[in-house]
Amino acid sequence: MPKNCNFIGKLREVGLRPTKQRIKMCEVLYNREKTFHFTINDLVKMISEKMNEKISLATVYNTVHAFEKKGYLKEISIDSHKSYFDTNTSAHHHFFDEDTHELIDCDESDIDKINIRKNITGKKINSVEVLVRVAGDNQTQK
Amino acid sequence: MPKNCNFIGKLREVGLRPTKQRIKMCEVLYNREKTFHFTINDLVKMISEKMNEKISLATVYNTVHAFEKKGYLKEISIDSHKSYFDTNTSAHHHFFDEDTHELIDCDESDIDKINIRKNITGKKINSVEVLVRVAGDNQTQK
DNA sequence: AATCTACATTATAATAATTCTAAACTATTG
DNA sequence: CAATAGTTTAGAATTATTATAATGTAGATT
Ligand SMILES: [Mn+2]
Ligand SMILES: [Mn+2]
Ligand SMILES: [Zn+2]
Ligand SMILES: [Zn+2]
Repeated sequence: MPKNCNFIGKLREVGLRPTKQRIKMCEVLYNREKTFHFTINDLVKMISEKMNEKISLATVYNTVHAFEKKGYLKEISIDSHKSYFDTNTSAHHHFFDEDTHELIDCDESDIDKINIRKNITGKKINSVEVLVRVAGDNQTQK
Repeated sequence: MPKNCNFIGKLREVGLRPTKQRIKMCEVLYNREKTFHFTINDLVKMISEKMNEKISLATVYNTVHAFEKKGYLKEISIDSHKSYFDTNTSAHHHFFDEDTHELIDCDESDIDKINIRKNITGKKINSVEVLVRVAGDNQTQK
């Protein structure tokens, strides 16, 4: 979703009612220069900082998953102990900083196109994603 | 760990006491032709099937993480809702079947070497892993 | 072989993340 | 505006995992 777009329209487009809470969440998620990565907890914090009214935790979960299902958010698996979401829903690779637990997007140009030779009968490829784990030279390397 | 190896020795090598439970878990995990992928739940089931005595759930968690820390198991993140472990601890890529929720190992030859152009200051690359999600042509594609 | 002791195991309780429930509320439609 | 279907909410329930503290045991010491 582009910045400052018509959130009400975008929600209607995919059959979601443009409720107060959903519009607020759109603003928090998409009204910014760059896409970003977050956990549900991050998001709850961000919402309560930017708002006077609160959105209940259950609604945040529901809405994040509703947005995910409609293709407005993407879930990223890195750490089995944490769920990350990404407002950048296009296919892209990631660096994961094991010191700070931060996700960093790769550009097109950062990693050459992956060439897959194997083919699994009856199955088609839905996505190909690379995760590059990095850490400081001195630090633990897990 | 190779099949039918000296588990007691292997445990001692890394400073783990060769207790009854750990030896049993080694047998369940490593006495087989091929490496495999499992969840804690799978493993608990496998153990109780192959045994008369039970190993408590807490011990299974503790031991899996102890083995992971010592490099005898690897944790794989695919699905934020499930933790998978791998008895193949070498660097390798995976296919993930979204229909059956099965992990499939890639051979060296299945995916060309990944060339990473970006470099993050002060950080070094710990691992580079590719996950290819596949699903049946007809099925849901997430 | 009996005893010792550090470490491991265990059952259980605790915590954390997420989902369910069912009642109250609200956006849309007519 | 009233009817309706969809949505929000607090709190309970569920699930996965970790912490705790009493008990057990491997390996060392006598
Ligand atoms: Mn999800
Ligand atoms: Mn782990
Ligand atoms: Zn991203
Ligand atoms: Zn594997």
